[in-house]
Amino acid sequence: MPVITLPDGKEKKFDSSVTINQIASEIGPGLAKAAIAGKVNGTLLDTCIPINDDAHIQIITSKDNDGLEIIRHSFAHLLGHAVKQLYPDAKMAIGPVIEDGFYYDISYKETFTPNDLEAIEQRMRKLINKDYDVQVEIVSSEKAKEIFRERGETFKLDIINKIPKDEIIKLYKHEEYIDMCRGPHVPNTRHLRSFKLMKVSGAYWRGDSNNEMLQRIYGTAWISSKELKQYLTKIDEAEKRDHRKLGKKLSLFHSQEESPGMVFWHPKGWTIYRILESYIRETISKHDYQEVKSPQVVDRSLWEKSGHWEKFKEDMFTTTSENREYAIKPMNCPCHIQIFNQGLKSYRDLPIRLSEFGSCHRNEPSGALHGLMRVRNFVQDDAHIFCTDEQIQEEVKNFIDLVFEVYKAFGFNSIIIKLSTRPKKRVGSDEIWDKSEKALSDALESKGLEWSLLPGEGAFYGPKIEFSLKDCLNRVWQCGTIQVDFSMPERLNASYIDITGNRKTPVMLHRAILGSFERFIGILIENYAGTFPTWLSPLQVIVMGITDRNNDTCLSIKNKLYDYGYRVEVDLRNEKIGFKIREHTIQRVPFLIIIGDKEQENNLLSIRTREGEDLGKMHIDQFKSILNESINKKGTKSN
RNA sequence: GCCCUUGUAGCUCAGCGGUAGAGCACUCCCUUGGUAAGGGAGAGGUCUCGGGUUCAAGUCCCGACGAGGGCACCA
Repeated sequence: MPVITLPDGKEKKFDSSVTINQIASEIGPGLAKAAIAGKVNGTLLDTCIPINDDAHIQIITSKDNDGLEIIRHSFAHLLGHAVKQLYPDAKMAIGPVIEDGFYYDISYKETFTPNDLEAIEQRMRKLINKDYDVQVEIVSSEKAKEIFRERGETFKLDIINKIPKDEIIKLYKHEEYIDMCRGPHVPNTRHLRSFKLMKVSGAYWRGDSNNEMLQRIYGTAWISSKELKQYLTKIDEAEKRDHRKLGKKLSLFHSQEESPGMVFWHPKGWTIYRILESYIRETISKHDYQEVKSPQVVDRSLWEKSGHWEKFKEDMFTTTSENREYAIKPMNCPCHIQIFNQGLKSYRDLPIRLSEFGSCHRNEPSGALHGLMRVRNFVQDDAHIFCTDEQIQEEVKNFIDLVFEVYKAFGFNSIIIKLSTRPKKRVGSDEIWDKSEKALSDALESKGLEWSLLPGEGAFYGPKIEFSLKDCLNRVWQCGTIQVDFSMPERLNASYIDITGNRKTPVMLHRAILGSFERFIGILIENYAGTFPTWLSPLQVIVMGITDRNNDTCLSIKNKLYDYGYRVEVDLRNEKIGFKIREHTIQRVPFLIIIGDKEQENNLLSIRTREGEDLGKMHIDQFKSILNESINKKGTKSN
């Protein structure tokens, strides 16, 4: 005699066990039709499974987030149904939900081509249109094994073997196709409508590179065709913003075969880089950092002492000379400790904050390289803070302020913060972990920030905070980090004299705001879609003449603006003004100055923006103030 | 590193067994034109590299290297 309580508090009594489907029907036929699953005392359940006891329930439809997840999950099964009809020998591995859709890992003797994808998608649509019911069956693990053994589904057997023996197993039957899942799933394929298969790629079984490589078919799925369309539009938009394409179009940088994973910066790209670097230099200098520069090539022995050699020797570039082996530095921290170690330090000297824009090389696996986002040679806005245990919290608080200040300058206001705590394999006593984790979380709390915990995700040498920003397409990029390290200073013999006159090992905080300049510029290119705010624009002003009678005036205006410190060029080519405007607009130059006879006579400038707005004629001083305003607001809003 | 795809003029791409193509960019000439492409002519390619098949190879096969999409990795 279950009593069912609905979300609005209403209670319904039933004589015997009841299903979500029946409850929904009682409420209304529309709801029964829309019901995808139920939430029973907070747990998702299929619509057809009987509920025997009193429960709080909620009917899940496609309007709920859970509903969309279930739909996506069921799409994976539907994909399985179609694949097995078309390729009976295929073996199905796993088919989970991911952001925006789903995938299925499949083992098959031949590789799936785009034509195969097309065929599978067609078959899926055909199956959807049958509006068939999805049947759920609960079986013992023995029974499930029998069924999958019969069907040659070796991966499913492998999965069952990893599940505790006494646990029951749910089978979902899509007509003749059987899949296994915790569920729930949609009760009928009519709930599956808007989807698209996106791509095939390789993926290791169980994510282990020692295992067989399977074929992974990715799909995206939404509750309506409108949302599907929006998603596909967003992907197109992201593609248009691809920093590699824009980098070429705007002539910012390139890379070539002879130097894979390394960047050839062109004048315009390097201008942006230099602006970023000097901005960071200036900003952190105000926060009492001291800049240093350490060697590029350092003897193997130092990397052995720091522990990096053992763990990362394959990933370092090395070089030899006169029987000595060197590593090209993959990071700056061991070198910074060498600088710290010069001369005896007192507790009165701490904290010491050493920053470096040090060029680092890491021999990343070839498959990992990606434009500016993942390179083999990069420069971090790196710094190491040497301090006492007691100073950690204060340093972290200051760093948080710094991070927010910097991100704001680029217009990034949505920051995601995560605290990663002690992993299983670690160094240092529990006491010191307690202390530093608390220092980090207290710092976050005292700032009144929202943050989430990633238990066990810290580095082996200490806990860390990671700062991710959201770009204008809502994509998340992890950039900033501050990490507590109580291992390396000891390994490399760093010490200071404490108040009692004894030697103590300082704590070292590794921290970066942008991460690497390369990657951050990549992010900026995509975020701004190449339209850099004026303070970052490689070229801020272009002066264009209408006829060559105006050339001298153009040059003198250009020289004036140059002397004022703006980045300005002149375009005196024998082209019509429309042509020049078009070119410089496409090149995203913020301000276009047009000089014809009228301007020349009246000593005025005609100003047009890259957005196509005509600011009219004005004196150079008035233009200066417009330009200054645009520059000073940095990235808070473009132009 | 692994799987798939891919590599043709400076750029974007077509050509897919029979003497290398287009648009834009570039050079020269005409044009001096007022807010997103004025006109004409010309130059430009050992078709990534190395093997093989064939009378004949950008075109088919094998390998190397690079790039793209995933996976794995990311101090």
